[in-house]
Amino acid sequence: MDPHLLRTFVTVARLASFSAAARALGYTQSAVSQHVASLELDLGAALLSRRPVAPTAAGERLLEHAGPLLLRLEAARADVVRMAAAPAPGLTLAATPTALGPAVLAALPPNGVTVRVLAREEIPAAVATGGADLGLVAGLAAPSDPLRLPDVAPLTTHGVAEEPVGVLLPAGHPLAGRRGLRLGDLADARWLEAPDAALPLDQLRAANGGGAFRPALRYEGTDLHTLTALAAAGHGLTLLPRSAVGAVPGTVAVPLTAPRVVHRTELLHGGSPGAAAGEIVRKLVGGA
Amino acid sequence: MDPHLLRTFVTVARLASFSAAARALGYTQSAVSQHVASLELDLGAALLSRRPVAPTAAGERLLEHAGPLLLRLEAARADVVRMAAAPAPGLTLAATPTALGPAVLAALPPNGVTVRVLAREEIPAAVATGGADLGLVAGLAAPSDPLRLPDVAPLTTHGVAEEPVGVLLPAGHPLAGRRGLRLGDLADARWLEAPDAALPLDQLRAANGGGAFRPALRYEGTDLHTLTALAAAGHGLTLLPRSAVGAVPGTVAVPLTAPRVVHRTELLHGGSPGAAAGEIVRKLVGGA
DNA sequence: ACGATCGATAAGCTCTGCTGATGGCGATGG
DNA sequence: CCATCGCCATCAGCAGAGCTTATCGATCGT
Repeated sequence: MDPHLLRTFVTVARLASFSAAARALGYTQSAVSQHVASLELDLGAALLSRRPVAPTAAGERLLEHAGPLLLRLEAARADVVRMAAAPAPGLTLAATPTALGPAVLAALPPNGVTVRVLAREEIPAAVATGGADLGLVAGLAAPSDPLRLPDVAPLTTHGVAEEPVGVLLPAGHPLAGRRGLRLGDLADARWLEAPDAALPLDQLRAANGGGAFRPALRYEGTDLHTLTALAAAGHGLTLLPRSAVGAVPGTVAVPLTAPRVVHRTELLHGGSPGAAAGEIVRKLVGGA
Repeated sequence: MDPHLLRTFVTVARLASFSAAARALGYTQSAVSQHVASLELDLGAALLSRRPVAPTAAGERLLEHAGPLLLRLEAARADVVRMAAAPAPGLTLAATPTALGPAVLAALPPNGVTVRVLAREEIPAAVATGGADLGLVAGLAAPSDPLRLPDVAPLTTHGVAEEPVGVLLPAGHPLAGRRGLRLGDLADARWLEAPDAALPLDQLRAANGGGAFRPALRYEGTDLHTLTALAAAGHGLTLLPRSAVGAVPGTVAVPLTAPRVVHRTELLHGGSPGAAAGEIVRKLVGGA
């Protein structure tokens, strides 16, 4: 189970071709063929069906393992190398769009910071591999409960903010006049599916304990402004933290009253944040 | 970052000796020395201080990564190999002691089952590496909340049982007459620290939001009978599911009224449970 | 002060793991 | 229906990775 073999295996599976994988990895086709053969011999099972090239059941299973495994390996490597190398000058922060609330923005130093907006699942990977010094992930959770994050490496997490959530409705919506809304009442409404910008709909289903939450329009960007514009235009509802739905023209934000969930933001960092990163951690987390 | 090198590195660090690690791994001392040197060259940092042999800061960090990494690798390997190999006849179940509640016991087939009681953290590893077909982990959680388990591999979890928890008190205890108890009122009592048999005390601290929960006696076994005997003898309190504290002579079980937590049992299994395992999963999980 | 032990280093050998060439097989097109 | 092309498997050959044996300097205990 040499990681090299694993890497060529996943490349072959992804490209569905031995030759293409060889080109991509800088090997000859022969070497790739031997890699896969050696893996199959080692595991005692066929991993790929040839002609056309497609993973077998065992191969599919190995693929599920291989991704996280290689990611963790890279993370471990990057983490240790980073300790030894000279600390890079700037400070990079990876965050989901709604994680950049007022509390976070106030804690940032005046200069030298790079902010990188990424999809939810990419944040732990970025922090673990050193692509970012700090990560900020937002999600829906019961009050004071931690978020569930994939653990690619031993990272430290701290809750930094909890905000009530509101439903963003176009101004003319029948429910726009309400004082509060229950999530269950909205299960059959049309929703915006914006997994990288807002909260993914399956988090809503989980919080509500089921429900349809039909996606009416899928938005794959990370831009909140576009998302609110889509909501204003009536393409669907979306759930956002209160601080983000303050004054969006053409919309009304109605607080969510049930279930009792909050928009929780968590800060994550590796074992030894640099000086600048440590400063921010202290500011955001407080005395903890 | 060859896993072999990683393995020798952790062995050297564990044994604090190059020569001893060489003996343990079946290499010569020279080979071990070269392994470590090659790792250090690759990562560009000293990992071990020699004479005496102890990990450096970077080495400590690498050690944190190495354990889960090697475990995951072994899990991946075992998982794929298992798919190909002939299914073993029996069925092995790994469980924490309190996870074997009445609901679980009723679902077991009459014969061919091996039950193995393990510490909490070992269960996911056992299931992932094929040491067990199914795992049962019990822990404290808010009602209907999932437990937090370490993810060594892509495993599937299902909640199978939730029970109220009770505090086990010796018969003569001042609080033994109460109808219910609040966890906060017991923070300063003497507790049994039995991480492998009952719930670890830090879970109590987490559930209570702090508190001392001083360990008076530490019990490292997994035997519930011994644990209840210790509790009866007044060596400390312990928290157990109601079904486990029914009629322990010399003790009184008082329900816990606050915070609202339950003793939750979760079933976990790999991607493709065998026929017998699948049967149990269906019985325990129901229609889900 | 001396012997024992430990880790680093050098030299040599073996076998892994790569390349380049060739062959079988299936798909495509005239 | 056959020629051609592209794909993957296999073979032979070679460079180097990786192990062992041998030896040295340093450290510790007696």
